[in-house]
Amino acid sequence: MVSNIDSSQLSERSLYLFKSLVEHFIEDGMPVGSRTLARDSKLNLSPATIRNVMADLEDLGLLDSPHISAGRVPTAKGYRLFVDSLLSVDDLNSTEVDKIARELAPKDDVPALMQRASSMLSDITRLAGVVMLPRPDQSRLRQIEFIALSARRILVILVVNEREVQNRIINTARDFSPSELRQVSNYLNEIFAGKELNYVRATILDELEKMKEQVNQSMQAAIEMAQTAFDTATAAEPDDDLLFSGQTNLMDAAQLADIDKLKKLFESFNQKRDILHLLEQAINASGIQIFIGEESGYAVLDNYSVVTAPYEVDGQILGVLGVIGPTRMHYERVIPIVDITARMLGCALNTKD
Amino acid sequence: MVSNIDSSQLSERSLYLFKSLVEHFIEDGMPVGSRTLARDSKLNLSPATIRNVMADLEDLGLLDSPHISAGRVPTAKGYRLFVDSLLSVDDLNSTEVDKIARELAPKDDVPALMQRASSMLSDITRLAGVVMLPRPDQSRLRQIEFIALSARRILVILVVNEREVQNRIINTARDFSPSELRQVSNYLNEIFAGKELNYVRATILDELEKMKEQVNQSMQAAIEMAQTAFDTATAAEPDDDLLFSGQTNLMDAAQLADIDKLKKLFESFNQKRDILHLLEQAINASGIQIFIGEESGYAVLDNYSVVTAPYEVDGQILGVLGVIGPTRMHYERVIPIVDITARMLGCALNTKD
DNA sequence: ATTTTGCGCTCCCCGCTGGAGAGTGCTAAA
DNA sequence: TTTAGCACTCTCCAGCGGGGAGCGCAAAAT
Repeated sequence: MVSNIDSSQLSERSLYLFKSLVEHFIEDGMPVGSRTLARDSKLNLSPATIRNVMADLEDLGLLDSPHISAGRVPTAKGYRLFVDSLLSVDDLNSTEVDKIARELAPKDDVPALMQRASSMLSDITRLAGVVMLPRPDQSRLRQIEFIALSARRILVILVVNEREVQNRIINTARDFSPSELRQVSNYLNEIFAGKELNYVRATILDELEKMKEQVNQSMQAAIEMAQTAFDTATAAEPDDDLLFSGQTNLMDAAQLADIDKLKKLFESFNQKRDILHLLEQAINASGIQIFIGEESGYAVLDNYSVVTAPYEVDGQILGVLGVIGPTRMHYERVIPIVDITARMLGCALNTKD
Repeated sequence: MVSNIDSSQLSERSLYLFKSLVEHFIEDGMPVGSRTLARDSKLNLSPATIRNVMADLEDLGLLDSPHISAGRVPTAKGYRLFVDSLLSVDDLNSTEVDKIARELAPKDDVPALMQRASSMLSDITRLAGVVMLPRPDQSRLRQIEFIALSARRILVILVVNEREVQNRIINTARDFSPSELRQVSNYLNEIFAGKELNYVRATILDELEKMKEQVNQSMQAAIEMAQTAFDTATAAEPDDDLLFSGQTNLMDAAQLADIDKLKKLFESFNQKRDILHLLEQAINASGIQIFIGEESGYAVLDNYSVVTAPYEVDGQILGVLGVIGPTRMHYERVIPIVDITARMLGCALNTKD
């Protein structure tokens, strides 16, 4: 990345004008000219003076003009300065806070809660919302159970993290009696309850080896069954970890030229890969994270910004949520909304009973 | 609906020309003029003659002209005639059949199978695919189990229709011992296994009344618990019954004017309501069903057509799948694809073990 | 030294024009 | 019944010109 601009490198006046320009552009999306800025800013300066300032700002890479006689537009670098040093964040409308709080009241269904969080984000911001589900490798096994469906088909149930349930059906090589199943599940629960899923998957082989020595021959098959059960059950569902909503909000301002970019963006939502990578970056840096336009490194996100915040329970980061919209978004509104939604989601997940 | 045209009402020549016109328009999306048609059709007719025919077809409401000197375009009524009487359906490319067969090989996870079917449809047709999941009221309960998570939280597991699993967590008023839970589930399995979920929900109250008389007092609370369990578990998840995919395919040809319509269409995909109603109509009429443009009765589907087919197991219709695209789609290709996908999905669901 | 004024210049946008092309409907002839 | 001829309509595009917004630069003003 090219060197970013520090606000101390610029005169107060330049910063003030730059801020007005960005705000103005965010408001109505048209390149802002010196005349407009002269009229709107409280400083009593002539357009010519402002032109000089703008020329300097353009030299610094903060502004750009679509063509020679067309006002200025902030660059990604410009937005970066704006967001980092000039932004005054809104206080949230209490109606909105209430709405979030109400929607994210703890209910018993974690996936639904996540879905609501995502819809919430997109509804309030009128942009696209995204929620990254808790990483499975941070999940702790709480309980494992087997249910015989028929002769050789067994339903495996994994309860993780208080409220989440996963099931898989596996086909087995031979029949198992209910008591055998109970024996296996008891044993697994005893040694693995409370452990992280990843740890379980990693060490289950060793543990099962030990077990084999202790038990009779007929159990050996059962043990192997349990192993495959666990393997398939913890093989992370790789495409079920991002929840989007409100994508259509992004179609509002789209012009014919944008539509192809928008299509690519939607496709990357479907494939999830790029967005997932981006959110994984965000998960480590705690606190609000803002990716502006091309600086995210993903071509599809050109002209789009992503505002994220991790959500946590007991200081433990579980995942990330955020909002995706045009670089020209109302950051001062979006940021606090993302922030508070993340915190409320954390609370909702925290409530134990 | 205005009276449809029967192919017998028209001369063979008119039909032939009409068919060429529609095919031509489907191919390149431009209004078709008399000259083009004269050149392309095998009949050696002058443009003037063809103009006369076209004027007649326009009077019948089969064609329309965007403006006075701009060739003709099929109306919804025109597509209807085309699809019903003139269409010669393609034989499917065997590579494609193979692909469908491979992707829809029976696996153990029903929701994933459905998802693949939907992706399949959109991939091959390059349009949007949709699959309606089996209606819960046609599901039969196979097995019900309870697992105690903690003192007052119980995980309810419902196995329905061979492979599907639903779980709910409920909070109870008092503690239950594992043996109590086992007793309740044994009883429920005994009387309800194999019954339709709807029937179960409807009669569970009566049955539980009877049960109360037979068992001791401490079980009564357990019974009530079971009842709420079943109530919440069978309360159909109303927004989890349609699977879309490939929506972005619809953005390909979209022009500036279309984009607003497209946004509305996408929104109706998200709300699911309208599409759901439409597919519910399709579920009764067995066989391929085609809704063309405005004739579906839903404003959002103006200029879009929906091609559906029900999928069934043992002659029992489980659900519907289909494709959504512009009225100007390659019906001769789409129809057999939808048809065969529905049949293969039926097969995949049929395989019991 | 900074700010302003003045001026020439660039570029977009909009409306107008005019010609080419595609297509139509109508009428009269084949 | 079909075709040829013809006048007409409408779109599309390119070219032109004026108005407007905006810029940069240089000289004047503060």
